[in-house]
Amino acid sequence: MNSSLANTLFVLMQNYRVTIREAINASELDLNAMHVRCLHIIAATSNCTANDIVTKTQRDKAQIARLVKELIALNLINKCASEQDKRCFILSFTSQGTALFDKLLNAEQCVNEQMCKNLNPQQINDFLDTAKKMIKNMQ
Amino acid sequence: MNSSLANTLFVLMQNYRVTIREAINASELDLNAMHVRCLHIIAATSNCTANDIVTKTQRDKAQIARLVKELIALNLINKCASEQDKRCFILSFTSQGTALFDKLLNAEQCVNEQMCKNLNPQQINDFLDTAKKMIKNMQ
DNA sequence: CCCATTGGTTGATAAAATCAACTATAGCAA
DNA sequence: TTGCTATAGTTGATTTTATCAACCAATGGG
Repeated sequence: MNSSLANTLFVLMQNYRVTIREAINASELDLNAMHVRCLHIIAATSNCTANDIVTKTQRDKAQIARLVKELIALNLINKCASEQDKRCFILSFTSQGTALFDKLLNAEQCVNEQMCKNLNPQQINDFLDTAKKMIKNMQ
Repeated sequence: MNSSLANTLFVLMQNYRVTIREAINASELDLNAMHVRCLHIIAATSNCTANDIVTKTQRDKAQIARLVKELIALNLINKCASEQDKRCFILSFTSQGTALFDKLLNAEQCVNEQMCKNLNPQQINDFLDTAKKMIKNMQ
């Protein structure tokens, strides 16, 4: 039973990736999972900078720089120089970006519901709780 | 809180990947996560074929073919033609492979313990249970 | 003012994943 | 049997992701 946990995690992630990708494709958005994470972070972070995304995702800053570039090219977000610190650029949604993010939330909502059907709130909470403890344990 | 579940999954996986990689590197094995999954599947499947790995991991068969090739090159596994079906090759551990797999199980055991410290068996079971239900929901 | 640190960009490269084409065998059915 | 379709596996080409290293500009403390 040693590997059961690891394996379950892998399978769950794989399935999630596939399902969310289908959902996203279905809603004709041309984004991948990392784009999506970036959008979420931008949405949730006031005065979000590229570096915020780096620290929250723990990915290489080069990768993030490129993702941000793509999101800008897709006209989903803007970056504008920070007043306080001229090294920073603040990332924010364009109106297109906002519209798309709404669609995205919708698609995710669907996947979430699918994934959590026949689970009760208690179970989901416990699950999240345990997952978070595991994350903490590995930091 | 729509994205909390997805995000938690991502972070958990990311941390797991990093931690297991460190553990594996630490035990001087030169393998990545997919190699490891392959080894587990080979260990757990009697008369394991490449195709078994494909169906269990849901990855592209080209990817698996190459992973298998690498494991053979590393002298960890053998393939020998199946008697019943000449299209198939049966994958099995070499003695080196067995030795390494033992080390691997050990390394994983450590990560597992780290990940699960301060969680009781009940919580871990519930977690696995819920994860499996989620997987089922997405199939 | 100097220098170490931080935020960000870029080029190069490596690693992982995907697609398509192809070979050989299997197995079914006319 | 022959012919057709499906399956197992391999390979080449390409794309996508991820990582490393070098770099620039701005910051902030001594």
